[in-house]
Amino acid sequence: VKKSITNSKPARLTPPAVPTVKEVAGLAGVSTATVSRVLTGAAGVREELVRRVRAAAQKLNYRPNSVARNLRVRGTRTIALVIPDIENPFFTSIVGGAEHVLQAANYTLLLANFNEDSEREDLLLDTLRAEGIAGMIFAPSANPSRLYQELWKAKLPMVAVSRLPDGLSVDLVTVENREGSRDAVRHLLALGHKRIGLINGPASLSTARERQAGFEQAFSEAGLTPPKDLVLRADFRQGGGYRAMKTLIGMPKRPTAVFVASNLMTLGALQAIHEHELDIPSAIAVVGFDDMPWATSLRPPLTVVAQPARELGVTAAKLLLDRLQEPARARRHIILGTSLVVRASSGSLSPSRASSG
Amino acid sequence: VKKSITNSKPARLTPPAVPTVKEVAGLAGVSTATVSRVLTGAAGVREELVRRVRAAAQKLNYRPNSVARNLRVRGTRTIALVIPDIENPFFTSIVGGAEHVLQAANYTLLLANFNEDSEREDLLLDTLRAEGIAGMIFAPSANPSRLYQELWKAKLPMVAVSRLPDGLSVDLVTVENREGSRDAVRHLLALGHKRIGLINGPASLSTARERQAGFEQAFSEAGLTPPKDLVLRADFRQGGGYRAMKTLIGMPKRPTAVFVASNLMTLGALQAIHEHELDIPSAIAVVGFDDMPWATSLRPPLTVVAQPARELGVTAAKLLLDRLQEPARARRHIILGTSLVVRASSGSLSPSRASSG
DNA sequence: ATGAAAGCGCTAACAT
DNA sequence: ATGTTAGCGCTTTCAT
Repeated sequence: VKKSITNSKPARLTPPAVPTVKEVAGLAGVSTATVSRVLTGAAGVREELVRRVRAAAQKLNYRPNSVARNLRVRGTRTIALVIPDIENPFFTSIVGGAEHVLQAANYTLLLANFNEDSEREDLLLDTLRAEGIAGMIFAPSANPSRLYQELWKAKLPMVAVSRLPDGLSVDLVTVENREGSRDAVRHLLALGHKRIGLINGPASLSTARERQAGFEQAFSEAGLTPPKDLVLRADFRQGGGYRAMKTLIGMPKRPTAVFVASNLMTLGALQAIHEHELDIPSAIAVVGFDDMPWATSLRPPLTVVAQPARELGVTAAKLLLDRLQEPARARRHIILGTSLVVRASSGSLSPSRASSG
Repeated sequence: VKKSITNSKPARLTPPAVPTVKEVAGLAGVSTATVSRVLTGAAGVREELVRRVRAAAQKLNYRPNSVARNLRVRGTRTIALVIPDIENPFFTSIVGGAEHVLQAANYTLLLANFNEDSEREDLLLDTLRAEGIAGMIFAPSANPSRLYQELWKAKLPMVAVSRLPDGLSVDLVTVENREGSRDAVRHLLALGHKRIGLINGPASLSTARERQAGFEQAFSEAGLTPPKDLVLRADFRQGGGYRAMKTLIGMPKRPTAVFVASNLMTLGALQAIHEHELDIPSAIAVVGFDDMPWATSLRPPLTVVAQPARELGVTAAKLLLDRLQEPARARRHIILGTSLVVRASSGSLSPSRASSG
């Protein structure tokens, strides 16, 4: 398409201008105020006018400009959801759950992913602040940006999810990390394992600290000393789990079982185990954290501590909705349960040899 | 279907008093126009005033209100990314890639997930239209909403990703679905398989049609007739793959190999195979589509047609950025390559019994 | 080079 | 019950 500049007016070079309240009002023969009243559902407009306005809006295919509206009413219906890693299915499950609730309440979800990078997290929060969001759900990084503090002081309704935000008394939803881990290790101890490894995330994350506490608790309860030398830290990602597992395998007295405290790290650990052609569970028993779609597709199927990821998102969204409605209400911390899902990788139910216990 | 125009009240009517240009201007002793000039980086402001404005802004911790700005300049820096399923890692990889490029270009990404639900897709697009987005990247549903048409007619810059949008001549980035599938089936044929099953997605999706074409092409090239009876359709989800695999396994003359044309369906298929305690690859060889984090954690590791998901997002974002800058430029369709990644599940490299072909 | 003033499209006070 | 009008906070002519 060639665009030439001439003096003659082109038939229609100007794209169809988007209709505004003014045009709708004109067509309906009413004032813009009445149009606004009808469209926002305000009471007290004559039936006849309501009909005319509706018809005019329909005819013009009119949609209110929400930017203008937001400016006027000084507020948006946008909720930001700040997550550390969009490529981690655990977090997308949270997103899915939150989205479900928020959409039903007619909020728009603005997803902000900082990729476990504190610098990006800072930038993101800065943008969010300018964007005029109505509220925020967030899973903070290990070193949470001080901007959370600022937003909180500015009275932005916010709820933290999954991870405890250091020094921020906001609404909160987490899971029973300690209990879940304790159950996993109890299970392994009950199967006769003594040398149990732990592949955990960074201690700066509350989830990692709690899972470690559970690990240790199970040993203590059994009258045993937790094997400090078998506790490894990685970065909650696949590569970290892989390397940690390699280290565990290379030990002179290698553990007979391992508890891997996150979904992606478990994938890495399995890869390392397969590379060394170690049989699961006879050479090494494995329990993971977080029940993922692939858990039952693995061979053997993976024993895991299941956490209700989607429910975490749903609950966070509900907490936020409540706070939005009643800003002064008391703060709440909701803790969702975890459950040990025993499959074959821990050795109790080897499907190929269904020997009775 | 009746469509009523939304009329919800904004969540926050009284935001905490936040500084405005006026206050900055007052503190700096200049006009609001000058403040705006300095902050938007317009040329021709005395060095001295620039300093004063900057200092005042800093002191007040001022951030321009982007809602007001967007209204004034009649445009936003928000790009919508519309995807069918946020819990599918393939799509989140696309998101990750697009996000990377868009953030660098100082755009905000608005993620819209319609959960493979056409009705939700409609609603989403309607909202997006009111939101005044600058552009859109989308992977349409099987029956793409007619609202795409409308947005396109309204000259919204948009690029489709992964799936061909029916009857919409927008910029486009896809992968070599046919070639990839052909290579996968060629590989299985070369290994001596004759009865090869195909578990595919719905024919309404271009990706599924192309993958089927590749499947058939490989047979034709080998002088064979494609086994129509072994071609099953599911919904691209895990449950669909599971059920389809069950059907395949239950056949009187069960296939000796199966090509599963999507990531989640492959997970389902594997689950069915494990339940029947069939050995991979000796009882049934498996090739999947899309290289996922778990592929190397499976036992045996999964042979797949790898597609560059992240790159798909990156490319889509670049296409959009280009079009944003030059709306009249020629339309482009970029096709990214796929590659067959041979691992043990197809039988060529069984790690436990490295028998020669 | 800077300021005054006019809106962007909408809703809410205030009139009538 | 409806219309008139005044901004929301910002950018951008248009003057000077």
